[in-house]
Amino acid sequence: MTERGEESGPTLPVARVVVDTPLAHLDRPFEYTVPAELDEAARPGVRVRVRFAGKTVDGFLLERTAEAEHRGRLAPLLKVVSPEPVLTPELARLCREVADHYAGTLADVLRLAIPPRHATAERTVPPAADDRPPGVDDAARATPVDDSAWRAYPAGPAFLRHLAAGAGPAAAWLALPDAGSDDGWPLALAQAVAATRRSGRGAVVVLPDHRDVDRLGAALDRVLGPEAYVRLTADQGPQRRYADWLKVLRGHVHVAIGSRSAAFAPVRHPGLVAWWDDGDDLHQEPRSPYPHVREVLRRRAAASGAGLLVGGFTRTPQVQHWLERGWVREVVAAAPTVRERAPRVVVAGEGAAARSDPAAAVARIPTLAWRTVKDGLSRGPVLVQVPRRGYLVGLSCQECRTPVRCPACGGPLQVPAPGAAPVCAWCGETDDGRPCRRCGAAARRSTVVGERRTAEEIGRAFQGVPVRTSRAGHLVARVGPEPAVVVATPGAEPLADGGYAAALLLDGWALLDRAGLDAGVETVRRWAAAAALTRPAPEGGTVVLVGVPPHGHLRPVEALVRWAPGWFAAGELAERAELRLPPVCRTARVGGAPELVEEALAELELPSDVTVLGPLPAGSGGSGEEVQVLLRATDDVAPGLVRALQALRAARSARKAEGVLRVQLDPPDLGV
DNA sequence: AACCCATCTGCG
DNA sequence: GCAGATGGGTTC
Repeated sequence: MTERGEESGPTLPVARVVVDTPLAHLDRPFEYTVPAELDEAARPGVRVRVRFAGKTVDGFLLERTAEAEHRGRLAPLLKVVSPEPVLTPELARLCREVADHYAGTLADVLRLAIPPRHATAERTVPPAADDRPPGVDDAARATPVDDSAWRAYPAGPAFLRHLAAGAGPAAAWLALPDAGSDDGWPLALAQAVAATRRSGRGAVVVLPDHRDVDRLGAALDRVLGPEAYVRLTADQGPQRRYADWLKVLRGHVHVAIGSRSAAFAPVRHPGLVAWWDDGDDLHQEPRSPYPHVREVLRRRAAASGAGLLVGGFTRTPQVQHWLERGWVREVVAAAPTVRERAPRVVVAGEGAAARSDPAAAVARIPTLAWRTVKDGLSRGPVLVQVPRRGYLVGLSCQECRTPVRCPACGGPLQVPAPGAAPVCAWCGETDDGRPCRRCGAAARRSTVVGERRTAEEIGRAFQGVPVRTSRAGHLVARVGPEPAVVVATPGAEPLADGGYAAALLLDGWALLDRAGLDAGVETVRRWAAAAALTRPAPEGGTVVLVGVPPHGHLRPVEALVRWAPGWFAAGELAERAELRLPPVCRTARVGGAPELVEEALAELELPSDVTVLGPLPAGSGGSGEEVQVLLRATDDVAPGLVRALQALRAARSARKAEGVLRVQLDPPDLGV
C-alpha cells in the first residue's frame, strides 16, 4: 500500500504505447489509461501488456501524457511486465527513423533492437547507475591519449584527440594491411574507443562476424581491461545476452561491441559509433525492414553528436559517396607507408609467354605462382584463396573483363540458363551486342570456373608440407608460423602468426564475372582481405593473382596491385553516378507472386521521376513463381518513393490483403 | 474478438 | 418513420 497524501507531482493519467502488431497501418502509438496501482511502475520505456483488438498483446510505453488525443474510450494498461525502461527515448527515436528510412514499421525495428527479456538476468545485474553526464576531467586531460596504432595515418592522432575532447569527428578510415597482427586494426579501434572514454562518453563498435568481435575484444582487454566493455553477439545464450545488454542500459558498462544488432546497444552518451568492413554483407540485417548497420549508426551519430568511424582495408561506394559529400573525412596512410606495409602484388600470366598463349594463363597455375609458393614455404605459411563455385553466370568483355551493362537501364547482363541469350537482370532487355564500353572489343564471355582441384594440386605438389583447409562451417581461426599450405574460401582465411609469407588468389574471374552490381567491389574486398594477412613487401610478402585477364587494365586488379582502395572506390562511384545507380540514387525491390507485384505497381503512387524496372522473374531465393520489380529514385524524390511504399504496406495490411509482398529498400545485391 | 457506425429492412 | 438487423471497418 502506498501512503496517501504523500506529495507527488501531477500524475499523468494517459500512457502512449507502441503495440507489438505486425499490421503496418497500425504503426502509431495507442493511448491507454493508467490504473492507480500501475501509476508508479508505468514509466516511459517499460514493457507493458495491453488489450488490443480483442487480444492481449505486448507493447512498450512510450510516454505519459496529461490528456488523450484519442476521442473515445481508452482501455486500461493490463500490466507492467517489468519496471525496466528498455525503450529509452533515444532508442525510440532511432528505431522510428530507421523504420521510416526503410519503409518499415517501428515494431519490426524494435524487435531487432531490443533483446527478449530474461527475468533472471534482470535480477542478477545491479540496479541502474546514476547518470553521469560526460565531461573531460583533469586527470584525463593530463595524460596523453595512446594513439600508437594511428600514427601511420597523418589524420589519425587528430581524430583521436577530437574524440577525447568530446567532439564528434567523422572518418572513413582505410586501414593498412597488418598481416593479421594484434597490433593492427583491432588495436586501432580499441585505441579510438579508449580515446572516446576519456571524454566520459561511451562507444559502440560493430564487426561483421564473431571472429572479428573476438579480435577487437582481445585488443580492448589490453587497452581498457575486460570489465570495460561487453560483447553482444547472437551466439550468446538469451540470459547472458540480456544481462550484458542490461549492463549497458543501466550504465555499468559504456562500451558495447558486437555483430550487427549491437548497433542499437543502448550505450549512454555515445561518443563514438564505429564499424569495420562496411562491404561485408553481414552488416545487412536479413529480417524486415532489412536495415544496414551503416544507416543505423549514421543516424545515431547524427542524433547524439557522437563521432563516426567506418574502417576497412577497402572502401565501399556508399562510404565514398559520404566522403565526396563531405559527411566524413578521410583517414588514410601516405603512399610511402602503404608501400612499406602492403605485400607485393603480382599478376600471374602477365609475362610474354602468357600473352602469346592466353590458355596458359588460364588452364594451369603459371610458373610464377609455383615459384612464389615454393619460395614462400621456405619462410612460413602460404595462403591459397579459392572462390566457391555456384555463382550466377555473368557476362563480361572477352578482352578486358569489364562487365557488360544493359543499354537501357545500366543493369547487369547475365545468362539465365545454359545456352540462353543474355538478358538484363533488372529490366529484361536482351543484349544488343554493342562493343565493350571500355576497350571497344566486340566479343563477350561468360564463365563459371571450376576451382577446388587446383588447390589440391598445390598440396600434392609440395610433398611433406602440411595442407590445412578452412571454409565456412569448417573454420580454422589461426595457424602457426611454420610452413604450411592453407587453403581457404573468401572470408574464412585463418590468421597466420607473423603473417603469411605468400598468398595465391586463384580463379579471379570466378569472382569478377559474378553477376550483380557489387561484383567488382566484392572482388577487391575479398582479395584485399587475404592480401592484408600477408607479410609486407619489405619482409618478402608476395601475393599472386591467378586467373585474371592476362592483359588489359581491369580496375579491381589494378586496385590490388597498386594497393589503391580509395582510388578504386572513387572510380566505382563515378561510374555509378554516370549510370544513375546506387548509392547515388536509392532503389527498392518489390517482390512476390506475379499478380501481387502487378497489383502493387498499379496501386503505388510514385513520384514522377521514379524509374520502374521490370517486373522480372526473381533470380534467387524465391520459389520459382516469384517476380520482382526494381524502383529507382534520385535522392530528391527518394523520400516520396519511401512514403509511397510505406503507404502501400499500410493499405495492404488495412484491407487484410492476401499473400506476401516483400518490400526492400537499398537491396544489397541488385541484379541477383 | 469486440466495438462502432452506416446503411438496410420490414413492419406500422 | 423507425427499431432492429446487417455489414464493413477499426482496433486507444
